[in-house]
Amino acid sequence: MIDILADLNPAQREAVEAADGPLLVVAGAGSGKTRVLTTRVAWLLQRGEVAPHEVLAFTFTNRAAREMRERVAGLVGAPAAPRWIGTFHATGARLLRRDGAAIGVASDFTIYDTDDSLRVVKRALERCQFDVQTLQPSAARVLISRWKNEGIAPTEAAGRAADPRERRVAEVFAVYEEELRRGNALDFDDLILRAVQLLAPGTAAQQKYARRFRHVLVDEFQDTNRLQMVLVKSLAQYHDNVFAVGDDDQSIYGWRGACIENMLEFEAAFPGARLLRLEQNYRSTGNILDAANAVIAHNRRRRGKTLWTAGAAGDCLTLGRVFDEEDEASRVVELVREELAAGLARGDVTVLYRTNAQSRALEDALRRATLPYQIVGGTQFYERREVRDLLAYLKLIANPRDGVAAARVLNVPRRRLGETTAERLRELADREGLSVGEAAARPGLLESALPPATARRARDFFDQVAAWRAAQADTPVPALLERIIAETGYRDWLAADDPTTAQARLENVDELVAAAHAFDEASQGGRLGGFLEQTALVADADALDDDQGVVRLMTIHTAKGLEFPVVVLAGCEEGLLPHLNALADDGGLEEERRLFYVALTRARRRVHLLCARARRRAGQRELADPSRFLAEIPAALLEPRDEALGAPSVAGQAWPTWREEPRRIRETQLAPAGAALQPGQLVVHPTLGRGVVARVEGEGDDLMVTVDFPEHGRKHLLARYAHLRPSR
DNA sequence: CTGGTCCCCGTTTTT
DNA sequence: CGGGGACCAG
Repeated sequence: MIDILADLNPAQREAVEAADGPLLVVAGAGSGKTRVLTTRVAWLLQRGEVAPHEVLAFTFTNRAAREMRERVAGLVGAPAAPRWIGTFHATGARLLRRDGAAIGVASDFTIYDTDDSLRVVKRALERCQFDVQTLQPSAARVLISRWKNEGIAPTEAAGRAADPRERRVAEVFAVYEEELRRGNALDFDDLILRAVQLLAPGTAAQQKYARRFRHVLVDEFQDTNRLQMVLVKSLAQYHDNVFAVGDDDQSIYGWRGACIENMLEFEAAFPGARLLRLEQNYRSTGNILDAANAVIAHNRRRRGKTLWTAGAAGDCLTLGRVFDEEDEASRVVELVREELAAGLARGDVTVLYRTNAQSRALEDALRRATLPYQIVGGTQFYERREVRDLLAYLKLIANPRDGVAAARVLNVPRRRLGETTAERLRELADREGLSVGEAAARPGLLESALPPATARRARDFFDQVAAWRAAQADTPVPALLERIIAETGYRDWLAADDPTTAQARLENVDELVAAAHAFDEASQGGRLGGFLEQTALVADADALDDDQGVVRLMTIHTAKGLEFPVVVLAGCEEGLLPHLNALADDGGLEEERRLFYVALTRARRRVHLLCARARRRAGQRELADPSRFLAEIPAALLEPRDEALGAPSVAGQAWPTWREEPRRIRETQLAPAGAALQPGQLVVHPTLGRGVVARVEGEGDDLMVTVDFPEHGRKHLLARYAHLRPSR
């Protein structure tokens, strides 16, 4: 038997060997959190007092679940590894498939993702006859989701509504729930909410599972929400063995309902709970840690801890100020080349950013430089139209009541069953209190509601689906998928529909077929339901290529839990990081700061920070100030050092001068938004050309400049938008 | 019912 | 700049 405790430090060891009872491990970034968690599981099993099926572990992503499963298997052997390791959503789905009948959830329910759910909201809005213009479907969906996460039922929602708009959403909520029920579907929130209902105190299911799971472990505890906490409590009700690991400084999912109080008030939730801290960091250099510590110290709502390392201080963090996002992208290419020259591999460099939209400029530059790269996450594979179409066919086969799937493929490929027909079918179904699929299955019903020729086409469609359904039991998933593609002529349709995108879309179809084959092999002939479950709950971030050969690009959110030798953090600007939309409340700012902290602490050896003076947003070029977080990094840790950042400069003040020799900046340098502008000054405007400043009025954002252009006459320009540069 | 055009929208992060 | 929806003509 291997000594699983051999390489642990005292704090880690204490956590692993902790006695029964609730325990919160506050584990800083890079402190060996995953290691502690996996070793704890192995230790429990190795002592022989706990059987594999008595252990339940929650992770944040499927990737983390897989990793944990593999690592535990490595320690105790595959047969002895627990099977109940998964995300909250996957575990909720699993519990509901098994025992959902007790609360009226059929075992073959469909999972609606955010997009499906939005379609149902739109439909509900229509049924309530609310104007989509005044009540945005997406806003309604967010509110409904929030209510569900607070455990508020549709009947209670009206009472909770803060204004008339919310009262209308409450009405939509009720219809939405009815649509889900009729479609035999659960949305993401339901996977937790219904599991909580299933395991309510005193129920048979709670007796069963809370007794069985003698140990409940939770990873990334700082990002659990209220409902997930309730689920954990239900499951731990009997044995009271909750082993939670998290880092309040890395809580970055508040917008999704993550409740940092779960962590800050752990002892109140679990009386008698113990608390342990892991503060020794094994990942990053001293300088990176010092920078991260200094930044995060500005947050108020935290438990407080300080990471340290026994390792070397390492290199300074670098800061590059660039002209715009294109310049930034070229600088990223240069940085990659420099790292390659320093002996690192392409796969050692990861570029992080705040928003997915930032990836475009970076991709363009990397492609031009012929540097292979991979986007992790982003527009996800399973969100592509063609993939969703084909999955909708499979979903409709697995669950005839799935209304979203039926609506999606009714006329894809085109079979002359357009919106009018779809609407008639929905009306018919509503009248009968059935789903569209059920209504179509009733003899003669289609024919009663549609013109004869249309009814015939609709009948053909539903017959075709029924035939696939009949074949499903003894057709492997990949064969079924191929059959659908062939019999619908899907590939031809794709090619004809839009030749410019055909190739990429066909490749996606192939990739989906490949995924079906992979599933078939991995599950040894698994059922359709299993494949759909996987596609519904597996995110692209889970499919992080272990291929070390390419530069990787991802959002900071996606990077959570990962580590890389070199991190390039792009877009360190006010308005972007911290993001403008997050600044409304100060909790938002703290979460943005945690994002910055997460980004820094992903790096093992080096961090390169980039910030642009101007950035295109919604097609408009806008000036940007350096992120305030940059100024929170001690200057001694930054290279170059004389780039005094101070407080973000206000438009109208001089831009700081930079030692760094700008490459394109010199030619295209923005006018110091005002400072250098004075009557008589020669300036150049991007489109108006050369001119002479006649007058300067106002200040800050309102700084107005009057310029005489020889060819265009006198113009009044707002300095912050005019992009004037001084001319010699 | 389809295919085209136009316009408007908004662009944070994801299980 | 980009996609998605609304609107209109065949």
